[in-house]
Amino acid sequence: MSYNLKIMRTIKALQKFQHAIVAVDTVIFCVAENKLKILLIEMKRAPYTGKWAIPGGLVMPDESLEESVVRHLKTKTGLSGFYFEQLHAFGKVDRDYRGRVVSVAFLSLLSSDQVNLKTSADYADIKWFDVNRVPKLAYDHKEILATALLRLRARIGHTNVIGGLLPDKFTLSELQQAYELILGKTLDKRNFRKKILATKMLVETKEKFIGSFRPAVLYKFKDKKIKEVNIL
Amino acid sequence: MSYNLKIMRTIKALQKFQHAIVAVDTVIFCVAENKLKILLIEMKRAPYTGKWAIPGGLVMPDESLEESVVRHLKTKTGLSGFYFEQLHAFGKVDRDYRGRVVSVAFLSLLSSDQVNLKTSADYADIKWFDVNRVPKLAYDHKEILATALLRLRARIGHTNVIGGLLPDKFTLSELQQAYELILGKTLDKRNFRKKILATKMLVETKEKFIGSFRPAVLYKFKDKKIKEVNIL
DNA sequence: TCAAAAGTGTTCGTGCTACACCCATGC
DNA sequence: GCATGGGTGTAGCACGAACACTTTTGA
Repeated sequence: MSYNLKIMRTIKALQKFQHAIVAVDTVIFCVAENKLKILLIEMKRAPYTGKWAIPGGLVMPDESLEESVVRHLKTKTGLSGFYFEQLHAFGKVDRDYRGRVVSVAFLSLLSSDQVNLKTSADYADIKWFDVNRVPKLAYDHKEILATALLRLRARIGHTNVIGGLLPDKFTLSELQQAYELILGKTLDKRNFRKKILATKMLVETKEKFIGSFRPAVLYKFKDKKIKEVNIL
Repeated sequence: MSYNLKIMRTIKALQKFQHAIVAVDTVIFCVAENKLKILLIEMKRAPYTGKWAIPGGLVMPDESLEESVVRHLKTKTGLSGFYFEQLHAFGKVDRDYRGRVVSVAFLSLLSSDQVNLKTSADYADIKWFDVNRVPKLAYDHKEILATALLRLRARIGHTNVIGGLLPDKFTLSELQQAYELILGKTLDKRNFRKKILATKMLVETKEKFIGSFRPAVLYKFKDKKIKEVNIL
């Protein structure tokens, strides 16, 4: 596979034309094992061999930014059908050693039941990391991750995006745990339940989650569409 | 001047390399004559002759996105020293007839005492338009403007960005008027003053604005830096 | 019967909304 | 002295924060 080589040749060629080209990168969050996690890939080719990075790639002329996100994630991670939204464009001159690439970063939320990673020949490895324990990242991906975390924290207070992190049906305790992991602080159970139910975003199902202890009512989101709601 | 011709040739050449290139566009708002206004330029060259557009241009490989914004606005409008922040990247495939260009849009606020427009040989005209009466716009600039307006409305409720729209010293009535123009609704004078003063963003100066009627206390922003504050 | 998580209300303080009149000045 | 915008306070209500015990189940 000479995909990376091809990219490097392309970028070199572009230098002649004196213009920046576009890539997309997607910060993918997931809640699992009581942790907020992010998906990273380990790169194979020089000059980034062994470095971890947020998955992404160059944008082709016949695809929109969103189509490019879908294509890269499908081919590099095997994932599809997830929610994502645009985060920010990163355009420092030296952010990629190989040439002038402006990256439009996206923020994506995945429920743990959607996780079904495929490995790719182009990458050494692909893994979930606790957001509090990420390895050294390539390019300016540390900055992108920091921006994504800030955005995520702000968004869950004003929209129903958090639905993307949960399975179809979930208990209020699971939902509260997701909020607590993202916000990095504990919330009062009674106040949380009052506020969440007051938003009318959720509907009670007839089912219950049967664990070792008292069964919990399962809820689902009334509407999968992302909308503005005052929550916290 | 063969600048546009050069761009078209560049874009054509880039098609061969199968990658998208980057531009920046800046939506510049200003309050004047009791209206919220936006700066537009009238284009000269085909295929957009006579169309109005948001000012911007391609990003060079040796400049960051922000540096590119500054350069384009300096050369195209003569403006400098203003506040701006990133808005959104627009990347539909057909947004520019000439080729595949992804535009990173910025939002800028200008105080009327900063306005000192220069005309440029590359453009037919440059003018301020009432945001409620903009002409047909080129590219996808109608969508960019709509996004900028939504963002502006959201931002003035949570940050002190509105300072960018006002002169150094201003009366509370001027500030309230700016809010009303942006939000498109009237606000209660007593409640507005209470809330604004409660944020501690402003400091009273010793000066007064002397008009035909009762003099008004002039205020200024305590801090020019943009920060998060709950306002409305 | 014990361990573990589910579920439930009230009090208090803060902040938002609605609303009307007097003040200082120039003409 | 009058026209014009500048400037001020209060009462009622809704919402957020703090806080502890009972219930249900499996082992």
